[in-house]
Amino acid sequence: MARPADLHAKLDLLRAAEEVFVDRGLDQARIDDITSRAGKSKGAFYLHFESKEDAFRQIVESLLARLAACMEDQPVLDADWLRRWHEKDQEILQFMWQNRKLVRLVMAGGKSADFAFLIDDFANRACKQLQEFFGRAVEAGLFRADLDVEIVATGVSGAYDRVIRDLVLTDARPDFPHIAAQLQRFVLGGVATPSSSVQFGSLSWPATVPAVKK
Amino acid sequence: MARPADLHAKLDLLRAAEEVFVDRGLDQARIDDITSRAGKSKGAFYLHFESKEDAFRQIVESLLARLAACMEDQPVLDADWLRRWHEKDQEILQFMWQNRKLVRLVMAGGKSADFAFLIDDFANRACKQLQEFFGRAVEAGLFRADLDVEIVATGVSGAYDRVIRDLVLTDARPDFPHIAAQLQRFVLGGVATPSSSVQFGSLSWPATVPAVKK
Amino acid sequence: MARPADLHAKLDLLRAAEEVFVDRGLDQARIDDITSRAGKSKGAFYLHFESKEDAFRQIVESLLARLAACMEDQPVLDADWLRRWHEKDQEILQFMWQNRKLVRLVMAGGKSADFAFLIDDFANRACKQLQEFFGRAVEAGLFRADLDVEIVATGVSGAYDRVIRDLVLTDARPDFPHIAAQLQRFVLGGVATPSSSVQFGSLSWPATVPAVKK
Amino acid sequence: MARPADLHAKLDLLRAAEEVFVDRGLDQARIDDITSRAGKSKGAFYLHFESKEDAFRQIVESLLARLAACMEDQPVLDADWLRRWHEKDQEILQFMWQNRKLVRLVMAGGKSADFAFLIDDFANRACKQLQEFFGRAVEAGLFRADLDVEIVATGVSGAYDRVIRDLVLTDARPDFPHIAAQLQRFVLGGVATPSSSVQFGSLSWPATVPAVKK
DNA sequence: CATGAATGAGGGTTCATTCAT
DNA sequence: TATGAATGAACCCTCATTCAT
Repeated sequence: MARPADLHAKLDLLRAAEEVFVDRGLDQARIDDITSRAGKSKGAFYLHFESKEDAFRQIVESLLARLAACMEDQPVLDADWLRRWHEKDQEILQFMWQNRKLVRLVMAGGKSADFAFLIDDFANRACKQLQEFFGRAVEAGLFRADLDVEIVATGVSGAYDRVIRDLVLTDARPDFPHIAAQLQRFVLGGVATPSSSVQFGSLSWPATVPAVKK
Repeated sequence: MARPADLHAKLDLLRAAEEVFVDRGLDQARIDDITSRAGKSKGAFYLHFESKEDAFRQIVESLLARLAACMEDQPVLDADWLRRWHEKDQEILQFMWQNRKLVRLVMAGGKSADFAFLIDDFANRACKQLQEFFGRAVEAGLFRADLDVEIVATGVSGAYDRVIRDLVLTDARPDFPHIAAQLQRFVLGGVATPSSSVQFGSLSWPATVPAVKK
Repeated sequence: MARPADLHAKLDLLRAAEEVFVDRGLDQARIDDITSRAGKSKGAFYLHFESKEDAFRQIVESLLARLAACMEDQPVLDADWLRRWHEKDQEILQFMWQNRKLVRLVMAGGKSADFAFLIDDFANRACKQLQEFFGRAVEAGLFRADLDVEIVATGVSGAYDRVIRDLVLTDARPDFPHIAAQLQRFVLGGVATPSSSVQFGSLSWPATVPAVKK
Repeated sequence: MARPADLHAKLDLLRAAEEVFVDRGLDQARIDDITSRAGKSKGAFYLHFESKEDAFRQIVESLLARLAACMEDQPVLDADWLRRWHEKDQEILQFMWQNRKLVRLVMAGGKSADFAFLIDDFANRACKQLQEFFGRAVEAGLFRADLDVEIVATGVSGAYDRVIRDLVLTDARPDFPHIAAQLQRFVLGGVATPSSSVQFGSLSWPATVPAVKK
């Protein structure tokens, strides 16, 4: 038999590559950094990957695939939808935090020019999914009829995005239920007190606010 | 004494550098690309900039300075605060859109490993400012007392961030007042209909939602 | 003004490249060998050539162009053709010897797999030209009617080829008129004495020679 | 004891190596190409050969040994020499054509810098043998006394060389007796018609042709 | 003997920066 | 000040060879 394949080799290299990519970005990462960190030879790298970009792609696609699996099922607006939304959010936040190094990397688009589309594509798909859901919620009378679904769904996905960006920066386990609840409540009811809300509404706001002219 | 020829050369180079950086990112941008686009020599580039990174820094700092000027004054919670918030938002959206190429670049962290901190720093400062404002609004009884200011302000800044990221992708002039109004109303009152909101509230939601255990 | 182009740079590099290619062949030649021999930097090489292969091509094409110029005019079968053939041969032999290093290189096909076609193509063209000339000489009754022009012209071009291969190996100036005369006489009249020739002919040779069976 | 499995493996590798060397030349041939074509492992290759060059040497030496065996016996100038020459030539042409792939390879010097000497050495030895024979033929009065044996023997070996180079390019079985006869007749009697030959001779040609001065 | 994963030196090429004019 | 040819360090990738099984 041949020298047996080091079954850990590819995993070691992926782990090391992930770290180096996170530290330095795709362009600035050197194969030498990766292989020496993995305790492997340069040749070993090319045994498992076509190129530096290939390694990066494999890492990112793996993350996005797992993430998509986490997010794929369309929410249903049944009686229990709020609770399930809440739980789903917790799951997603938890997944992100557990993969925080990688998520940081991907959220930065690999810190390279050619891979920003990865996160953009993903964010766009997530946003589209949210818009679709918002549309159904408006039709069901659950969400305001005057909602510009495109803008607000974009805003909501941005809110999640930013909170997650913060989340993945800390190594201390965050309070997922609390964060999910705050986000959910914020998205549903906004920041204002109910009385203020009512008041703002009665002012037929913001229709009377004149536009700033260019 | 400023020499006009000089300034013109530097401006040409800055403009060209901005374009190339936007197209290719910091790491992938070549000095040759910049100088040939500017119709200048490579020597000229190094007369005005210490290095490629220096040129990038100057470009970004200039944008952030102008942006900070746009955002610096602390909002006051007087009778007219909603209208002024609305107008300020329109100004910011407009500024971002007018500088959309550059904003795209900076929001991508220069597409390099070493400059992501620029946008992160800026986002953090903006977020801190927002948190501070939210705190005051809670104290004033305008915003809900149960708001976790840190989380929600982060979410709100993320919402703006994402909407702006979308904004700067289009060359067609967006409807700033509409976008600003939608955002403001969303942030203040959320997405749910008032009746739903009340209903959700009466369920003492989401306090009773059990946390997802890891 | 810019630092002025070193007008000798490309020539120095070509000369050095020629030497290194001759010594080591295309594949084994290292850019470092070439540039250090030329007293130039590696970058200088890529200032003048696309790649190692490009430099090789330029060197070879230059030689072949000059050689083709030497051989291009079709010989005319007038009263003086023998003398002009003789003189032309001397010129060609001389040209080859003067460029002996390069000719050695090209005759070895660059000692690489991908450029053998260069010399093959050239040899084929030369051979075709010779066949055409032989055909006319046969029609004019100057050459034997039983000549298989294709085979014999190939043989003749091979004879010249080999003599030239020998020629370019020596640094001592060869006796061109003598060599040209010997070749010409050999080609015209062969090696046998006239009396033998007649004798061979009378034996209706070689028609009666039985073929070796496979 | 020879182990059949072994010998088979080595033969497979030699065959594959021959093919790869023919296709790509020594430098560009990859051990992987050879072993995968042979259906063997890389390790197996190094069980049988010291190095890539060693394999190449073995292949070439085997061919040259067989070829030398074909050419070794000195021709005797007895009454039947012409017929034996003719037959010998047919044998050689046939051998070359049957080993045409390998012959192509060797004639290209392995398409590498370091093995051109192989074919050169062989050609030189063949040429020396021919010169020696020509010398004897001149002494015997069969060949012209004014023959510069060194030059003309070189030319003749070149003629054979080139014809053989053409021969090994075709996969259609050539007409060996015809080719051998054409070559022999050309070498003995040249290309010119007997009448022309006599005429050229009476002009005391080419002694009166003036040399081209450098 | 056979395997083929692992090794790592080697070299072609790029491009930020320098500097002679 | 302006130019752009020249520089050479840096780095990705290849592939001949080794060796653990």
